[in-house]
Amino acid sequence: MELSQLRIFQAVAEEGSITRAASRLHRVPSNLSTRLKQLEENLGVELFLRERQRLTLSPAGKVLLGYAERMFALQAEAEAALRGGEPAGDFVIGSMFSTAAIHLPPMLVRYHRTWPSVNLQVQTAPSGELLDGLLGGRLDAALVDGPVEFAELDGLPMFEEEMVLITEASHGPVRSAEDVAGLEVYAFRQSCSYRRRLEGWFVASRVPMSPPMEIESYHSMLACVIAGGGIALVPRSMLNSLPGREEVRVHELGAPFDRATTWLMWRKGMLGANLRAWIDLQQGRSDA
Amino acid sequence: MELSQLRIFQAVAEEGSITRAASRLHRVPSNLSTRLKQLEENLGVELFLRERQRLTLSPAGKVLLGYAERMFALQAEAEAALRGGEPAGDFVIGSMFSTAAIHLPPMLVRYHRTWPSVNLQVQTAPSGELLDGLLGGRLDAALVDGPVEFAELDGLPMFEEEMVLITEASHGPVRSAEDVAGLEVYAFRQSCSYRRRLEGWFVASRVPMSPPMEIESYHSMLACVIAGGGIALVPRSMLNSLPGREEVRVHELGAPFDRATTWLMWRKGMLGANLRAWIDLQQGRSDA
DNA sequence: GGTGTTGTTCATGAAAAACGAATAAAACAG
DNA sequence: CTGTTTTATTCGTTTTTCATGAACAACACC
Repeated sequence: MELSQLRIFQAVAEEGSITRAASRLHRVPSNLSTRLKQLEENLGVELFLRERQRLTLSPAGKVLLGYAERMFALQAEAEAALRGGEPAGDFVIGSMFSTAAIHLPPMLVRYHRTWPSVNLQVQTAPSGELLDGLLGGRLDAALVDGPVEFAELDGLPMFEEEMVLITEASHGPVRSAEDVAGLEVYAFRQSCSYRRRLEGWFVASRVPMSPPMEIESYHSMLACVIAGGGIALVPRSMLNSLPGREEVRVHELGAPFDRATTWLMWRKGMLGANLRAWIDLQQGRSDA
Repeated sequence: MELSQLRIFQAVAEEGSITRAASRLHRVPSNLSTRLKQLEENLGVELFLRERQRLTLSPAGKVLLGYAERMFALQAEAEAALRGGEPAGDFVIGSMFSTAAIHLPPMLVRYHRTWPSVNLQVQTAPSGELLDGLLGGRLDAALVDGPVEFAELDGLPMFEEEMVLITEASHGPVRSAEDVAGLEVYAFRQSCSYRRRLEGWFVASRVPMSPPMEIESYHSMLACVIAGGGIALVPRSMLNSLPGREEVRVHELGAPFDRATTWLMWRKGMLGANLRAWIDLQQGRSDA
């Protein structure tokens, strides 16, 4: 079954005559006659009753006519969705843990309210795995610590984060890595970019960093600092949302380690309607 | 856009590779490559990202993939409906007034309960107009007074009716048309077959029938007989359902005028799934 | 640096679609 | 009743589209 066959069938059914349908489709009647028989042969059903040189729809033909209209409607909808670029379908966005907790929730509700037909999904992972997800096609977009230099990716800066070091409350002021040398370090797993920032901070002071204990959530990270006297690097906005934040001492870092920019990244050429709608929403434009 | 193009697109999208899709479809890769480009050109959209000899679905491609699946599902449903013959769509049945009032209602609820997806419609009219409706394609089936000899139609007997003559209560017994000669006659309009039966009864007795007063409902027909002292021919089952039936006298007619068979008729070749389901239901078979 | 992949281009053969003329059968007009 | 017109269809031909295999360039993997 082909759509062109159905179009011919529909024209004949609606016009009630092969000749009229032929002129409507700018074809020759013999063509329609042949292709109609071919369709009937194909389906194994008689679509028309042929009596006295006149065609009338058979019951099976009436059924098919209904389906033909539905298929054309679907086709038109598909073409409109492709050309017009209305957000639709699945939209899988990846995010770092901190961004997912702080900045993402309000965006999610706005997006879902504006484009309810989009099936929005969020996956949280460290920055490195998010980039893999983008390249592997598992993610449509990702919020990662940036900037990211990657030929296959495009991106836009989204949020500014102030990064702070936390120690136990009794600890003295921290001006450089020397002041925390030897202390236990709590961080996310290897592929987390904040962890690499922390390593960079140690390197800048030429102080060796002890191998970090790998923690899976900011909540337990804070608990570890309080209980165990180690250090951790966290976004200030994240810290402000955690219960128990008064029990640690916050130390501001010097440039360039005190600032982190969260970027929205996507695969080059993958900026589709769903993602564009996200960006527009983020930048205050109401809709397309 | 053609379904064959979409099938190729779907295979490539699912396999993630032109070569694998080609072997799945038993085609040659160059073929798929060309037809894919043709589809993209057709739609004016890039369906795949071509980077380093590898294909990945673009956002537009993901949208189209969803539509392609829906179209194939619709196609499969249509073919199943045509071959398997599941009742669906519109089903327009015509009926005489009396049958519509007495026998049709229980059938309608049974049919609608068994095949809720069928859009069932009933049109009431005199037998003659019903036959026109069948031939003109406005009706899928009709319940008419039979038997009907018509080359274009097929039919089955459905209900047996006893036809009785009613007069005012004070009237004496009626053995032949002579006993009611000269009385006012109430009947439906010309194309009603019961009216022709009555005419036949008069002719058999060689009694001229006065031109009938045309009435549009059995209810008012009964009222006229009560009030005006005329006669009318009605099915006994119809009469039994009418309020005020005690106020008329019922006279049984001799053969062959006392029996009428209501036939279910349809256009030859038009016995589709909807109608077959109706017949099966009528004959006690639960379903297909 | 070979050695297989991959997707694409191109020329060619095969299949399908569209055409035009001819035919038969019914509808219509005189 | 008899031409005339209109109808769907069949058949042979042309045109378009589809499918193929060989040649190629870009990449991945030893």
